This record gives sequence, structure tokens and C-alpha cells, in this order.
Amino acid sequence: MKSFFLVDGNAYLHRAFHALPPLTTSKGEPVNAVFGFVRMLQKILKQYHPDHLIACFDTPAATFRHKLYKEYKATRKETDPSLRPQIPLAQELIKLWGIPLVSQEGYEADDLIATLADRAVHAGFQVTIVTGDKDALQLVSETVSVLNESKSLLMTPEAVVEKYGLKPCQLVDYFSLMGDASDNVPGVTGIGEKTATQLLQKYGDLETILSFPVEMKQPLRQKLESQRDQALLSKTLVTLDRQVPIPLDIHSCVVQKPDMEHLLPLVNRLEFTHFLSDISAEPAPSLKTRQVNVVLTAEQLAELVRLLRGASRVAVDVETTGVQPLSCRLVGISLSTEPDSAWYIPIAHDYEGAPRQLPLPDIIQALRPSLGDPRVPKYGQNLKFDYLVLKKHGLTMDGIGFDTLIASYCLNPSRNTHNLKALALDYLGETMTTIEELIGKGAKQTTMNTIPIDKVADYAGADAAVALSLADKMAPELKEKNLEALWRDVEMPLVEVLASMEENGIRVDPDYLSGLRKEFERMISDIASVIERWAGEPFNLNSPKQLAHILFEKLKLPPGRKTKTGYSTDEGVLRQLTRHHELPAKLIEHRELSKLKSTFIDGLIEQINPETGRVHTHLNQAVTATGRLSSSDPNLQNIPVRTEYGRMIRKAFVAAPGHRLLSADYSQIDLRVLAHISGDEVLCRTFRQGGDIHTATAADIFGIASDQVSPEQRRIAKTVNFGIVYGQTAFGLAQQLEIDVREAQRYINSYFERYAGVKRWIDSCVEQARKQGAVTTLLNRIRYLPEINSPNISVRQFAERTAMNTPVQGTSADIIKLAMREIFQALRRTGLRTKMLLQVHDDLLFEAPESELGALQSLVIDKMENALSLNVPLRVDLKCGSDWADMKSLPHPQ
DNA sequence: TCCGATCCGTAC
DNA sequence: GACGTACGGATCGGAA
Repeated sequence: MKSFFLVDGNAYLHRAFHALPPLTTSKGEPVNAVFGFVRMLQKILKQYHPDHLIACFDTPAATFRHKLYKEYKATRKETDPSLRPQIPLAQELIKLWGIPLVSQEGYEADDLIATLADRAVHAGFQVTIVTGDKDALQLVSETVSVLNESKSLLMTPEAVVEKYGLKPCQLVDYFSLMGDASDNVPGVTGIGEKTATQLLQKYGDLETILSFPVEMKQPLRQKLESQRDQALLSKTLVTLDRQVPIPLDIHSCVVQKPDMEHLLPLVNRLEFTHFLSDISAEPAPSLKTRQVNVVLTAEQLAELVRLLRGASRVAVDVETTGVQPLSCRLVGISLSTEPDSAWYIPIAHDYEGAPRQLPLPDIIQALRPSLGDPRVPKYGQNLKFDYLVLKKHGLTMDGIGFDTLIASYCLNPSRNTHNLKALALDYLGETMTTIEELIGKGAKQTTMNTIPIDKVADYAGADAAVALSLADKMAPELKEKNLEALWRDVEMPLVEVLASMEENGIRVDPDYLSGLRKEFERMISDIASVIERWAGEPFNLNSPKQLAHILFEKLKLPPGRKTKTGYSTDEGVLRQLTRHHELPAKLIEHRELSKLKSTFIDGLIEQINPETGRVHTHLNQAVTATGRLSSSDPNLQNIPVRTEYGRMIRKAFVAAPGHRLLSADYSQIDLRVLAHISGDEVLCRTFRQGGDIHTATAADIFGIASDQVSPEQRRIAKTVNFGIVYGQTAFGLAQQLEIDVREAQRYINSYFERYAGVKRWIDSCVEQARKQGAVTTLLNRIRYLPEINSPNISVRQFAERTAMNTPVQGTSADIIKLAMREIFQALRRTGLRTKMLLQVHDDLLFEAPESELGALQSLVIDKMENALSLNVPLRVDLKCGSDWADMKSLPHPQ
């Protein structure tokens, strides 16, 4: 028997809306109901494979029920404003998806369902109604069941009898007596669940009950007599109309092929990342038709070379044994010049029965004319990785043209993930094989070289070809959104710069670090034994939970602020406790030392590359929401510098023999950027005059002359200056300075009084974010802030602080990126052997042969200070030394 | 054994 | 709840 599914669209949209958290797209469009609805439909399709299916929807128009009874559904609340727009959205989506849909003026979805269910039964179908609404249960029969999907409950006639003690056809009468609060159906006052059931079990239906059999007793009889009409009216209201004139042939209610061309943009807009993976049972067409040629012979390699010679662009993807570009092994290379075909050159596949593969030098030599030609743009996902792997194997890729990772980052830096598989799904509707499916994960994981060539060829070929298709989608979008310049002039040129910085690495002294480890271990265990003696018992000092127990229960010290799970033991709290006990001060020291040892000493030693004796961090270009870089494995952007112990670690970073480290840091770049973009006259003037900004701010907010500023006042002004950029509150400032909140508020007030332009700019930033849902930097880098209009105060305030911080932090990031691009090109052009090693947000670190120091200084100052012209000067301070802790200031040329 | 949440601390 | 952007170590508890 063929199955026919009828889905109550409105019921499900409402259910999903209330069941799911308020999901929005990154631009703030509410989508939770659509999401839940779609997921439910997918589940139905996957689980039941219905032959026929249709979704039914209400219309806003009045129905016959409203005409009969003007109070019908009168107690219903207005549809929630964030649900309302989702209803047409959901309808549009399922239409494009190929699912038949019906709605008819003057009828509720329930009536459509009743009518269609009857018709389907007559046509010989087994019918399943998908809804959470109990009204549909009156339709249940041997051939009609009701599925409550969310409770996984299938209501058959037996199930109805079990639940209500009544047959499905009696439910109409049951609700007529009971009434229905949600639809505002009156029923008979004074008759509830129990009485209604009893009556119907005894008399069968409402009509018989209302003929008042002789044995019926008072007061029941009286209730029914007085409310007779109301009961009959209720019956009309709850009875579903099975005769709706729907102009539709039920045989046409078949799930169609999706209209991909229109569906994709919609799914993309809604950011339903996983939606498309399931909608079609067949593999995406591109996957099916893509031809991947495997190159195992010299002839095949020659053929590939001929193809590459005529190509206007080439997508590249390397397969390796790991994610560390400088220490993994190269397993194969895939190339593609057209999205519908690709080539795979296996190199180091190594398993029982693996065919003989071409020698690496032959392959490199064959590829060099195209991959080394800057006129042929290279396409790919995360080309920095491919560049480094190939470089290590003797092939320098030139002409880095289009990196889909970078394009995605420019289009929306806050995206959950920019990985190729997710991009393919979102932009192309293609579900790609994941690397885990290929090499496994956890204990079962192997490496790429042990996987059969044919499998890897399909996988790798897809990666290269998809990069081309993605680029074709992304390029016009970059243009439309005015992101092309940022992408082309800032981000893409940086790919090679970062690759070469990673390749350079930084020299660290392993023997010094080992000595430091010993020294720290001794200090840590000494302090730990003192602490445990005071505590009276051994405990895990690294466990905040155990520590809180000791401090606040055993020693009965006064607890400070609380965290989600208990009392906080962070440094601020411990500092407050130093006045009550000696233990907290020791703990602070213990914390510092164990942090430094585990994170920096142990972590760093692990990361030294034995081949180079250097650490090669990953400089990530597509991570932060503001445009900054990030550094990982190891993170070299948070190497300690503030404390004496911290600087002991910094000292492990050294220059190679005959070389020096040179650091160039922008002085107060965030505040200068703030001065420029806010246009605040006072702040701009201060920077044009030169001099110490914190002293100037102190003079301004305390209303005194610069030479009257005390060190304490300068300290306060410095804290205020930093806080302003972060949207600091009076509470935060008070905590930071350990002062009264009212005093902190006075400082903030007098700052904004003196720098009224800054205040105006901050307000305009938040205003812009509210209106446009996004903020931008000077180079038009964009960040969406969907939470700026959140009804949740703290969520919204967070978005407001972000709205003011991002343009400042992001513009600073823009500026240093421009400088890096210029310095890299200048070093190459002038043939200097100086290496750029690291960027730490406002700081660039170089390693220079001693002979180049002079030339380097003026080059770096010039490129950094003139990276972008602002209406305040940019100023750079230089320092030089043999290790990263011991750096001497160099005089500024001006 | 693995993974995510939580807390904490380092940098700018 | 209270200061923006990151990364990562240790602990802890629950899932695989």
C-alpha cells in the first residue's frame, strides 16, 4: 500500500519556534522555526520515504468558524514578530525543495488535511498526518494515523482508545463537551475530562446525550440543558471540514527534484550549513561527473604538463601525512584547470600492492613551468599550506591568485568555519567527503599515504576542482559587497608573507629552556609545600574547585565573586585575600610559575623543529572577527613580557649568530586610530604635538597642566585610555584601579567631556550597527553584529562594546597588514637578507644580519609610518638586541 | 579514551 | 553582568 503524508505546516512552525533557541543568521534574521521545520521534514523523508507528501498551511483570512463564533481563537496571542516572517520563508524554501504545498483562503490547515486525508483514503493510500495538534485525532482510522513527530508517537485507533478511552470518531463530541482553551472553544461549563469521557462511553455521541435519557441525573442534566446550544456550536467548531473544494489532484503530491538554482541562494542566505547534505539521495552532480585522472607514468605527466601550459588558472591541493606543513610528508598533488575535471599525481602512497609512482624530482620539474609562473594565477583553499609544503620539496609556487579561505573570511569573518567542506555545502550544495571518512579518526586514524590511490585521487581532485567553482561564486560577491579591494590589496598579498614568516621560524635556545624548566620546577615544588603546610593537607593547587574548598571552607576566608560553578579563585580575588592570610600571595606566585612552565617552557620545547632548531608558529589569517592575525602551535603572540619571570622566558628567543633581532612597534596605534576615525580635535592635536599621551590625558581629565601630573594620575589616565577602546564601564574601571565605582564614573565622565568627539563617534558607531547590522574598518573590513538588537540586555551591551571596539582594533590590523606587505616586497626588491619573523598586533619582529641593521631601520620606519595616511601621525619605536628580552631602544630618525 | 565545558592567565 | 581580540593548559565529568 502506498503511503501519503500530510504535514501541518503552521503547527510545526509554531512548535519549532518555541522549542528552539532564537537562532538567527549572522546578519540577525530569525530562522529557528524554519530550521526546526526543515529538520523535521528531512527526518520524515529519510525515515519513511513517503510516496506522496504535502504540507498544508493556514491563511490569515477568517474561516467559517470565525463567522459562526466571533470569539473563535480570540484568546490567541498575536504571532510573535520574529516568527511571522519565517512563515513565508519556510513556504518558499519547501517549494524550491520540491515539496508540494497547499493553503486555501478561508480554511485552516486542519480542514485541508481532513479533506485530503479522505481523498487519499479513497484513492487507496495509507495516510499519515504529521502534526502535534490533537484536533487531527478525529480523523484516525484503520487507514489514517497521526504522527506526533517530536514525541515519536504514532496514533492509531488502538492508541486513541488507550489514551482517551474513546474511539477516534467520538473525539469531536468529547472536545465539544470539554471545550478547548487554546482555540477558545467554550464546551459545556462544568463538564471536564472525566465526565465527558463517562458520558460518551455510556451514550456514544453528543446527540444521544442531548436527547437527555431518562436516567440522567441532576445537576448534570441541568448543565447540559442550559448549555445545549453552546455544546452544538462547539461541535461545529471542532469538526474538521472534509469537503474543502481544493483544486488539486492528490496523485500530483509527489516530492519533486529541488530547484537548485533558486534553492541554493536561499539556503546560503539562511546559513543552513547542513541542509543540503541530506536533501537529495543521489550524489551532487559535480561529484558524479567529475573526472579525476591519475598520473602514474611519464606519458601521463607529459599530458598534464601540456594541459597546464594552456591553462589560464590552476587550482592546487597537496595531500600530506599531517597538518604541519614543515614536518609532514608530501603524499600527492592534485591540480585542476576546469571545475569538472582534475588530475592527481600520487607521490608517496605506501601500502601493500601500491603501484610504482613517479620520482618526486621529475614531478617537481614538470610542474615548475606552470606553478612557478606568476602570470598563471593559483587557486586553492588555504594556499599558505600548499605553498609551504611545495617549497619544502623544492618547488616555489608563484602567483598566489585566489584563496577561497581568505575570500570567505573577507565575506564574513565571524563565520563558524571557513573550511572547504562547509563552503562547498553552502555555496555549491555539494557534500564533500571529509578527511575523517578517508583516514578515520581517534584510535583508528591512519595517514594519507596508506589510503589507496584511487580513493585519494577522488578526494584530492574534488578539493582542487571545488576551489575553482567556489572562486567563481565568491569573486562576484566580493565585488558586490565592496570587499574586493581589501581582499585583493591587503589579504591576498599577505598569504605569501605569512607563509614565509612561518618558514623562517624563530630560533630558540633549547638548553637555556631546559635549565629554566629545572629552575621553575624547583621553585614550584618549594612553594607548593609551603602552601600545603598552611592548608593542612595536600591538594591539587591547579584545581580551582579544590582550592576554593581550602580557602573558603577550611580556612573560612571571605569569598569574593562567584563563577557559574562556585567561588572564583582568580588573581583579583586572591589579591583581596592577601590581607587576611599569607597563603593567597604564595598561591599567586605559584600560579604564575606553573603557568609559565606548562604553557611556555614545556609547550615551547615540544614545538622546536629538530631540523631547523627554530619554532615555526602558524600565523592564522582567517580566525579573528576583527581582522587581526592569530598565532598557534605555538602561540607566539602571548609570550610573557610584563613580569621578571616572564622575561626569563622571552630570553629564550634569540637571533642566529651574526644576526640581531629588531622589533618595531607602533606607538599607541589604537588611540591614534581612534583619534583619526572619531575626528576628535583634542585627541588629534595631542598626537600631532607629540609627547606622552597618557600624561596629556591625565592633564585633560584632571584639569591640570601636563607638568603637574603625578605618576598616580598618569597611571589612572593610562588605564582609562585602554579602557575607552574596549567600551569599559565604570564598574570595570573601578575594579581595575581598585577604586570606588563613583570615582571611576567621574573619570569616564570627564574623559568624555574633554574628548566629546570620541563620545559622539562611539554613539554613532552603535547607531550604525543598529541600523545596518554591521560595522566596518577604514579599509572596509566588515563585521556583522546580529546581536546588536537583542532583547537580552547583556547580550546587546556586549554587541555595543564590540561595535565600538571592532573599527579601532580592525583598522589597526588593516594598517599593520599593509605595512607587512610593503616591507616584504621592499626586502625582496632590495635583496636584503633580513627575515620577518613575527607580528604581534602592533609589533613586527625581524632577524637581520648585523650589516643590514642600518638599512633596515629606515626601511621599516618608512613603510610602517606611511602604511596609510591618517590625520594624525603614525609613530614607530625600534628596539634591537640579541635576544627578545634584552632589547635596547634605537633613536627615532625624527 | 576522548571531548567539551569551565576556569584561569598570557599577550596586544 | 560589568573590557575588546586571541590561544592554551589543567581539571572535571560525561559520552564513546
